[in-house]
Amino acid sequence: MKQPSQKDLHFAVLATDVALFSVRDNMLLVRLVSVNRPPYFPNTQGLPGGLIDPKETAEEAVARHLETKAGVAASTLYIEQLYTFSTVNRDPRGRVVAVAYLALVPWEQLSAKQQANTKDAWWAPVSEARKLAYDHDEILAVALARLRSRATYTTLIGRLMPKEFTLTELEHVYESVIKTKLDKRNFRKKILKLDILSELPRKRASGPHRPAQLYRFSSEKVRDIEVL
Amino acid sequence: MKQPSQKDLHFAVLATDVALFSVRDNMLLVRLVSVNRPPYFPNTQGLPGGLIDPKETAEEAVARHLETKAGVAASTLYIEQLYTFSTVNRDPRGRVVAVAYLALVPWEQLSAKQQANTKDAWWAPVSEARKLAYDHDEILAVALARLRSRATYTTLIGRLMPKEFTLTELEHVYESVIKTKLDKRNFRKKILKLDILSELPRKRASGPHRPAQLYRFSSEKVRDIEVL
DNA sequence: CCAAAAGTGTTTTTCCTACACCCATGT
DNA sequence: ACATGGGTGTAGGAAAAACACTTTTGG
Repeated sequence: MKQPSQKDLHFAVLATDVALFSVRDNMLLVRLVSVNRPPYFPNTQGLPGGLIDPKETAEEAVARHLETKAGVAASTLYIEQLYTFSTVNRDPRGRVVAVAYLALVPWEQLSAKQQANTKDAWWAPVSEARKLAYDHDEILAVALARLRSRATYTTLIGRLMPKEFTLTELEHVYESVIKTKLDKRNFRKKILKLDILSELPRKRASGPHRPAQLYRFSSEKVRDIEVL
Repeated sequence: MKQPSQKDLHFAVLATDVALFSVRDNMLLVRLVSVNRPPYFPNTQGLPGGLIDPKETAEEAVARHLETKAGVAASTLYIEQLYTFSTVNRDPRGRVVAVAYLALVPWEQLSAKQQANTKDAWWAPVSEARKLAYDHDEILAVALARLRSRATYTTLIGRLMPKEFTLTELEHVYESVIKTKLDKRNFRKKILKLDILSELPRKRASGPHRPAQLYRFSSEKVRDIEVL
């Protein structure tokens, strides 16, 4: 581990960490990577991330590290800045300030390879993502709080949905994000009144029951409109 | 201007900038400081700020710079992180990443010296704070948007109020922050129902009219409760 | 014909909005 | 007595919450 030189006095190592979420089978998942940095963090797990280069913005660094470490193409993602963590000893090896990001991706938009779990990167239910390296437990907690909060007053949830979905599927994703059971009739009335969905000219049959009407979000934009 | 060395490859200069607001005479004010950095920013103005030292958090740096450059004691302030600005060329002299903060202080809690305007630091109505150095116009715009947004669904406004105030004063501060005229009767009903104020056992007489009941915020904490 | 999820309406209660006059005081 | 800001109530409309049965399909 290197000693700080005089030159470093006003410099710090700048990094990004990303809480990347997706939803599969009504379960909220977060992308984790293996971390093996003895002696402090041998053989453990953490959020994907890495250093910010001098010639790139924090956003560009996030995209780069997601592609190389988490195996996810940034172009399909929604990314927003979360919080900057600057506690002096958050990395025991030296001063590292992390600009953390919240990212979302629809499960169906991931390739089979991206959906798969390897020993280097995998999807974990958020309820099981604990004991992370560095201060990643805290970063994840902040990311979850932000996701849950913004899901209630923006159209952020749209970035977790596939292109086409049923109202029941949308309701389930809401329920898994905000951890609350919703009333089917009231949910449908509210979400349709918001005028953010478009009815598609087809239905999906998926079992021994009535086929469900398909919808899509009218806009890709995340709007700040009261929901729920 | 210095050339980047190999050593700097993963390092950046880290700084903080602060949008510090207060309210005087129902006018929202922001603290500005003089900036004189030729050739890019000769004889202009900007938000207070400065570098983050390797041994301090961003929050500690904010407090330090507010005291030395803006002449305001950090202990009386409310400070929350706003956003991190990492555009590569936001400072033409070199790579500087800024962790920006939003800060609030009740006007009455400032000393006469802190209230005073000098050539180095002064209070300006937000409507007149334009043409700032660096990307401080953008930082100020983000800070104002955040302040206005959070004022509507948190008790943030409490950090702009003196210890004791009348409901009319509180209403005026709301109006100056969100730039909207409110209905006196509805405002009083709503704010009292929220149960965040405590009625004090005294009134304030201030002219040829009925004295006004004094209140205080029951808690110093900024809570996330629907208001307005 | 049975099981399973899709889809639909009404009533009750709560909250929001609009709006105008009397009260207590200082001069 | 008058001018000034402090203080109060109600009615109508909109939105939220609670709640159960019918429809369409596959097997």
